[in-house]
Amino acid sequence: MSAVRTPRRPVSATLLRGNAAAVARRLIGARLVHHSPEGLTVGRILETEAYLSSGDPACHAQRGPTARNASMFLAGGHAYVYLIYGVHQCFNVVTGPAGAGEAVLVRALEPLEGLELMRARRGVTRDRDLCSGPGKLACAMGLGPEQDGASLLEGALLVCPPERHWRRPTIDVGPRVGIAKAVALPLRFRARGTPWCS
DNA sequence: GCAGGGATTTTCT
DNA sequence: GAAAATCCCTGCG
Repeated sequence: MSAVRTPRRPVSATLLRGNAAAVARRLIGARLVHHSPEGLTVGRILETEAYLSSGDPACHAQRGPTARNASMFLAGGHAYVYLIYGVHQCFNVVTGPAGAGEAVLVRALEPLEGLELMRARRGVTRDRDLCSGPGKLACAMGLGPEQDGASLLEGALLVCPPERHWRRPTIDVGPRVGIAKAVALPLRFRARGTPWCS
């Protein structure tokens, strides 16, 4: 095993800004880095879902800003973290532009660094269960209300490019999960052939 | 291994 | 009052 190097440089702002479906596809392979007070955790994004600002009744922004979804209307490159079912946190990458209300839900990560901290936060036995779902990865990465509205291009929480040697997998496209409206839209993106997805 | 239900906040009807 | 971008535990095969 070669030593793991913690990524330091975030992706360019343009990668996180634009049509949410395009950003959702581009995010596959990128690394999510969180320097929390408890320690460092890093995970590779392997599954995403796009939520569009128009023509998408499943999108939280569809009915305008509220106290909960306010950060979804920030410019691309910010985090939108919200509580679902009164229990779990869901982490999104806002894709902007400011005022649009468009974002990408991150659904699964491959744990790369800080696995001991992730296990402690999650309390599970199998590493496959650490980040294989939106609520799971938010817990493992220590993401909550404090990260809602935070920049992903500077600070403690960063989206960084894949390693140069990382080989891009085939990306499967399909319907989104857990929604009742606009179920058929092909806005879910998944890396093929990994054990880390939901 | 799989189906069923509970937890608990925000929002809308 | 009910559903929601979910997860986990229980009971049963």
